[in-house]
Amino acid sequence: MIDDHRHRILQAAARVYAQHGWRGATTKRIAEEAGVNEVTLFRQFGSKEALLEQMIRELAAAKADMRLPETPHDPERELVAWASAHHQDMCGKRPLIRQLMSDFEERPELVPCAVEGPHSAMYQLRRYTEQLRTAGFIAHHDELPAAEIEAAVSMFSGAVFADGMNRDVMPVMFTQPVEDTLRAYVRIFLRGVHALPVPVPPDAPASAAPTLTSTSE
Amino acid sequence: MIDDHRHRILQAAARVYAQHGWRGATTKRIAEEAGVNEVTLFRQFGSKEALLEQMIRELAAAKADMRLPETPHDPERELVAWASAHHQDMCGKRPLIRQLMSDFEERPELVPCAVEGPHSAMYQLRRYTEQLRTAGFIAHHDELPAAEIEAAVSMFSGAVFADGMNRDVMPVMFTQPVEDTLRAYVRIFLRGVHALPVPVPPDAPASAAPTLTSTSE
DNA sequence: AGTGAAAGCAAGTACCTGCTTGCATGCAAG
DNA sequence: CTTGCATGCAAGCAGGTACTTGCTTTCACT
Repeated sequence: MIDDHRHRILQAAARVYAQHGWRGATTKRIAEEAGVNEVTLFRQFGSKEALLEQMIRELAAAKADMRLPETPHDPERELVAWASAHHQDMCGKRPLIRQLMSDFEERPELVPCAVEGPHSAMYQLRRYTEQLRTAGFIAHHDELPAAEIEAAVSMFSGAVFADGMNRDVMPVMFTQPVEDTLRAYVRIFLRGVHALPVPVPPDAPASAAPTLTSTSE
Repeated sequence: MIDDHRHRILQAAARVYAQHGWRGATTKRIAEEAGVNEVTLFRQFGSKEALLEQMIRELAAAKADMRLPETPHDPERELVAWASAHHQDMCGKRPLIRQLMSDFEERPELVPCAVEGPHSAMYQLRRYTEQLRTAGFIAHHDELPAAEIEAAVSMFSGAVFADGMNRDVMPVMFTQPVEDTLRAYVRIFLRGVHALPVPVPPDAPASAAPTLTSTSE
């Protein structure tokens, strides 16, 4: 019963904050939205600041597990699925993310909590891209310097972020449907890191055509 | 003298708004920042809303002219220069842009004014990319469907946007210096639209190696 | 039936917010 | 000189803000 109330208040706070920002998220509005008395907020959380901070912390912690496979099998398909999940998740939290980013100036203490989600996503993508090489999706003679791969990774995730954040206000900028766009992003990314649609066996000579089922003729 | 005051007030409003957002940009704070009496704001602009709206409108109008050349000559160099200019401009306005984006929820009337800058940038990049084809930087047999080019354009501009907006709060995500990163973005973009480092003469056969100085052997 | 924790309710405090009013001051053009 | 005009200053207004206090109600558990 208690936790039920806390939960409802935190959810209401998230909604009000997403719409009105920190200053606009008044205790009165949050209480109304949650259907509880305003005093209850203070008895449960002590202060508006404590309430909002906990709400943001919990939201950052509750990241959906969108995982890239340990070892790549079908890079295009796997990356599209991963990017779609992230894009969709971001669209749902879009107003909240925008408010959060605008609060960085006045409340820098929110930054570490806000960026941990993107960080882990970035980390995953980096790992997956390394695996692309070890799994033979990148021919040895085609390997790029680490800095270029870094850039490709941040370009890809940056593009997904920008799409998710701006698509609603810039219909002229994003003319194609989300799925098609993300697919194209993935293809460009894979071409950017010189990845092939089919893996090369690691011991094969550079110019030999790879055979998957039989090791030698 | 009058316009001098107006100008100083508008500049002060921009600074205060960038740091505290719409609600936090109180008339008192703006007046202090501008070094004028609070009443002067109301006598000059009528209301806080009118003042902030005009300040945002003027800021959107004062876009630096960062132009891509009509016809491409050295695509990589030109695109890097263009992206750098935009990135730098965005970094200067970063806090202001973040506040503006967070205000979209409560003040949708600001949206058209805020997106006109990005729109014109996008339009330029699109045009330039078309010119890449007509100038022979993309071989005919390598032409992509329009949708793929669209995606490449929005991926590139999205990545530049994301870099400019997030680099300060996510040092782990952007490990390389800005210039190197933008150069890599440009290269990946050009590879994404199948652009070549050197133009092919439009009448050359598909598989023939292009020769620039002599037309035939 | 009785106890205690949590919730609601009404009122109040001290401060901030946008905005207005009345009046004194400075300053440039007629 | 004086007639405007822009500004500064002090005060005030009505409403909002976070937060507190004192009291009553509800309700599960014993």
